[in-house]
Amino acid sequence: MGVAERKEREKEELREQILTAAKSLFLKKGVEKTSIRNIADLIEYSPGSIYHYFKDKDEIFYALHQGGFQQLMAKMVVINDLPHPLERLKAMGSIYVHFALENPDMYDLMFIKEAPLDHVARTKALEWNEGEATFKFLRSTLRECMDQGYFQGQEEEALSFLIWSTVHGMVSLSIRRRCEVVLADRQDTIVKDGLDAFFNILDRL
Amino acid sequence: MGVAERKEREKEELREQILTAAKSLFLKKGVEKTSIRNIADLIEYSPGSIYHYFKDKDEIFYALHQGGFQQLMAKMVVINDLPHPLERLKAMGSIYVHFALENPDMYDLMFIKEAPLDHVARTKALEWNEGEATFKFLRSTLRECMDQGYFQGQEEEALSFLIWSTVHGMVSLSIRRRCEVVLADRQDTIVKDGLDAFFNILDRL
DNA sequence: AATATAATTGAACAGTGTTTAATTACAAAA
DNA sequence: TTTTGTAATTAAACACTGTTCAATTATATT
Repeated sequence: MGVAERKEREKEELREQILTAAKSLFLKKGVEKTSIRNIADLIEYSPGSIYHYFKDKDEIFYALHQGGFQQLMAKMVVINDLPHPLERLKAMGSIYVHFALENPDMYDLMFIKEAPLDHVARTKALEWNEGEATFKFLRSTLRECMDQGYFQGQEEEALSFLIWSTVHGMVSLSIRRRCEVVLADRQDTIVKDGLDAFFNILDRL
Repeated sequence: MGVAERKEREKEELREQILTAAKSLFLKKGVEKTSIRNIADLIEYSPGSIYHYFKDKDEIFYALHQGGFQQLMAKMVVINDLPHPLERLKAMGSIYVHFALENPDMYDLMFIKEAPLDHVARTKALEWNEGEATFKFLRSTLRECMDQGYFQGQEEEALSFLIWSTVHGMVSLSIRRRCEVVLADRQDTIVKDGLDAFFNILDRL
């Protein structure tokens, strides 16, 4: 009687195969330049098959995008060892920046590209749990800092957004290559230096 | 004998027509979803014609992208009226953010999309004069602030990058719609509030 | 062995960017 | 005015894209 279960398992396996193939192609050639036919060729199925597992190309994109947040969150948990909330906040920033620079294509998928949130918008905007969880984690850490007297006269939500924006700004300018011309001589250190300057400012507040 | 000049003028006019049509379509439908055939239809020429004026779609994109910087710089010059350098710095931030939110598609072209700098990379990375000029303007303003004793213990270049990243981060998260879910209740004020918090921090340094 | 169901396919549709051979327009020379 | 040469314009073609769908194949149940 376990035949339905086996079929379910096989279906899940092929779904996973599609995602693996799509991921490797997306990260290698970019989302736009990867076609459904490319993915189909790699897993040796016909293009039409893919549409039995995913509604459209965006749904594949979105499924991968979720995995990225799990990766990021997994790296974040180590900060729980740090007793001081401001140290935790800074560690979060470091982890965020390192994740982005080590996985620029995944970061691009998660925070820069427009497709995934068009998908979210279509599915009634209730699905970006991953992004929400990450932001809430930042907010609660900042809350603890403020409870200990840091950042007085500031408002938690706006300041959280500002901090997120700062690290996002640095890595996204770097990933989308706006530093290459403007900061040609220190391309590869500017994000680290910017982050240090940021931590310096946080310490002084 | 002015026939060559007239022909030159007519050629330039058609080039301008293509750019105007492309701009209106890019801003209305997005770059990706605007086809060469769409542009050709709008100016009532054949698709092939366009390739006598522009090497490819990217070259059209890049030509428009240059115009955006001229717009932004034109708005920036008004800050020269402000005598205090820190006020000038903050005014630059406001102008930058307002420009981005009022012309999100143009901002997208200039600072978020990947295409224009791929073009720059191909043309040996020496062409992003526009972006460079804008950044130099920020640096010189920050220099003046530091000369008057602000931001002590910071390094000019890294801090310039950090400031640019902060405003870029806020507007790009907004433009690429990462606030909608995470900050649903104050979507339309969060960038302004974030900017105020930023100015508040700058004042305290 | 026949039937029902689910998975898979290939062909088709309407679109894309780009190239090119052929055509048209038009100023200069005969 | 007619011919010639050149530059602008075009239609057609190429190789692709995402997506749909009728037809086929495979497989489990009766």
